[in-house]
Amino acid sequence: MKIPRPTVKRLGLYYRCLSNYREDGVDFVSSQDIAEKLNIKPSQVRKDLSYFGEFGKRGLGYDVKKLLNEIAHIIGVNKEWNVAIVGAGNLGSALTSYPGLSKHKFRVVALFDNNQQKIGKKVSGITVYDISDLERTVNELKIEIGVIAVPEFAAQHVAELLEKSGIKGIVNFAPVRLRTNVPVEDVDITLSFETIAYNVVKKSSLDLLDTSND
Amino acid sequence: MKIPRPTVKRLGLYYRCLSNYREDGVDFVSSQDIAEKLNIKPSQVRKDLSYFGEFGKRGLGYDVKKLLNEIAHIIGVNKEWNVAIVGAGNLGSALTSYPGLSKHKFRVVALFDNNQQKIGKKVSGITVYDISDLERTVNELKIEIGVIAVPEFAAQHVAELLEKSGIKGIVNFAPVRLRTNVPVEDVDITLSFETIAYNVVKKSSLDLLDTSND
DNA sequence: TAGATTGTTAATCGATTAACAATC
DNA sequence: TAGATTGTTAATCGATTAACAATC
Repeated sequence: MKIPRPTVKRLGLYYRCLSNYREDGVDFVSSQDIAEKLNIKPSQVRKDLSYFGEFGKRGLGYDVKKLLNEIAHIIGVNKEWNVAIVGAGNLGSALTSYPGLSKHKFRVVALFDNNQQKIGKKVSGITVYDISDLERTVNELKIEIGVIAVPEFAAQHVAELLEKSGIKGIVNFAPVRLRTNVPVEDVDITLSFETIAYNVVKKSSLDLLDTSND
Repeated sequence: MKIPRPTVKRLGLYYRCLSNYREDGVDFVSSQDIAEKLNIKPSQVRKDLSYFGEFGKRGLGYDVKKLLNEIAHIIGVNKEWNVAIVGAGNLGSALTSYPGLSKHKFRVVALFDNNQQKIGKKVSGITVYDISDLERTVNELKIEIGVIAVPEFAAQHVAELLEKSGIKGIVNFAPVRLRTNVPVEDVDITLSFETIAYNVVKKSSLDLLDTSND
């Protein structure tokens, strides 16, 4: 079955939401509960889950631990993922010690760079390898996810190196649309700033109109 | 008129695409040209632009510089934006020197933290202020955009401080849905990793099916 | 059983795309 | 003028939501 893209994105949100419930010691939640936390409709939650199975109990809701486990399986965070970051600059270094990753089964096990000054050094306990060792290291350390944290002009080239090395998926922080045969997820920081700028401008022009109230 | 959310996101992509064309010395482009670079349909490009005006010449296409200027006005990057980053940890520090921001009219002018060890120090030339000085500094430095780069548990609190200080928009890197009255744009790094994990798992199960070819 | 909440269908809403007259 | 490409309409596609029978 074809799963809508927005549904996939929300799966991660459900996972996080349920993790919070579990930490709070909550045993059962309704689609209503989840929806309120996430600012969406309860029927959205039920529909999304229904693509993958029947996880709830009518009249009762969802068993938090059970559903958490189901979703972990669906999005693949029931196992650990080994991650390589290409680009040991500020962003790459920050990601290496980013708590949100280690907390959620993503282990950064290698950094890569082409700067001889950096190669062999450690960043937050992780070795910086020469980019030319990519293929060998990816195999040795069983790395499945690659992160692109290099400047724009190098991104496509790095993507191709990653693909050749046998990586299975890419998280791309460079502001370019990559051409690859492996799945890519873009984290477009500049675009987010531009979007917020647009919304700020729009809001202030609306606020001006508001006072005239027509 | 109500502009579709996806259109707003693409505006930033058009802006970037046209910047590249300008750098390459290209004077005119068609919706076809833009669409190819971005992997979308030409009619999508024309429809998106049509929400804001008639910027093209029939039979010729779009004047790169002129359209670039129009889009800059629409998304608000015709002027400089002063940005404050809350949280002088690894991520906050990395963003301070992120070239993608300074390049696109976003100037990080202040960092905030509550760690006395960090306050008063400089990170990439930017002073770290005490979070209790937020309101005063936002006014003095005319800061309009706030960035949340603090741990999850502190994010909602910081969002409220930012709002109270008079900030106009927030870019949020913490994995929480914020409740505010100002526009928020989420950059959800963990969610991107979860999405790529899902896609990798899905792809490898499809690949398995592929060989049997039924 | 009565009350609650699921899973699913069908209706609605919104975004994408094809098609084409307008026009450079 | 002939060729090309826009701006816009209408058709299509896809995602969200309301509604409700099923059932815990």
